Amino acid sequence: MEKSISRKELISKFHEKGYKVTPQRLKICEFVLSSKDHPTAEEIYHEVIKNNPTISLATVYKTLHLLSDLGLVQELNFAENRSRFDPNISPHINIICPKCGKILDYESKNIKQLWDMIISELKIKPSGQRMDLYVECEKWDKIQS
Amino acid sequence: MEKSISRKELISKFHEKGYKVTPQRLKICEFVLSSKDHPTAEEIYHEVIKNNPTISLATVYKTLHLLSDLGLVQELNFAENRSRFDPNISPHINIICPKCGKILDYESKNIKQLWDMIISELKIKPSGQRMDLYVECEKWDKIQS
DNA sequence: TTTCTTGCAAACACTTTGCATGCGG
DNA sequence: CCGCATGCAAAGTGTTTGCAAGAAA
Repeated sequence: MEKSISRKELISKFHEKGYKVTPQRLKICEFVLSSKDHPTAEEIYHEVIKNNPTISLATVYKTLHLLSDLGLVQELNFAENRSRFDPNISPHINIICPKCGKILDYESKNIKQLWDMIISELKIKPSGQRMDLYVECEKWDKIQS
Repeated sequence: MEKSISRKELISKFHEKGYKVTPQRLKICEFVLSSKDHPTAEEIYHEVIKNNPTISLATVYKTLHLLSDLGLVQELNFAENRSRFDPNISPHINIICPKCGKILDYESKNIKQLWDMIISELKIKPSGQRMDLYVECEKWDKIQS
């Protein structure tokens, strides 16, 4: 839905915060930020190691925290007890299957508008947000996305 | 906000699902279901063991999953990577401090309205929901609750 | 009496950390 | 050349599991 950040922008974000630009970081960021999914650290690791056999899981974790710190991904935790990383940081709904754990991003004008209304009701601008809905994935085809 | 379930109702819910009624389960449920907080398993354990020195952490975990299964609590996972258990299962917002992790429940008419809109838009009634807003707790006093 | 539950300790899974080596600026 | 980043393995943390003993139905 939203264009992911360019490499140039990413690098200048790194510089702003005094982070060094390394090939490992670039590879990991590139993969996560362009993901349409909500990958786990392990999944990211297995993906990036294919073309970069020298990347370690520890570096993946460190880079993900860095991206979190930069506000470029959101760390989402579910009952499965491991973190997933979502590059979609705009207000949206995660539709989650309570049986298999699959996640679908859902966006809608109406919901966004009402959500904004709630936020203005609070008189504070939050630094982030999260909305989850539990719907069995067998019923997902009824949803018009 | 909402009255918590009575002991009698709890016991009949147990019977419905074929779960046995034990003193450990009753103590744990009683504490969790009347909690105004979002306690972790450990916190629940330390609380119930005060009056019931024979309860184990494993039983706390098993009972919490049982309550989850009965739909009486919601398991909430945050970046801290441990589960919290929320007896408030009606649609509400968890206002979370990104610094200290404190959580405040927030309910409002608009939220109920948002909920109704989501259902009509999706054409499906979700089995559960979760809404989080990240707001530093220093600003919480501006929220009218 | 049968079946489920308990408590313990060990096993697990994910994440973080300490440290020597290596690389970016 | 300085200081941060990397990779490895070990440590850490929260949660789950296997099993013998015990309690509920």
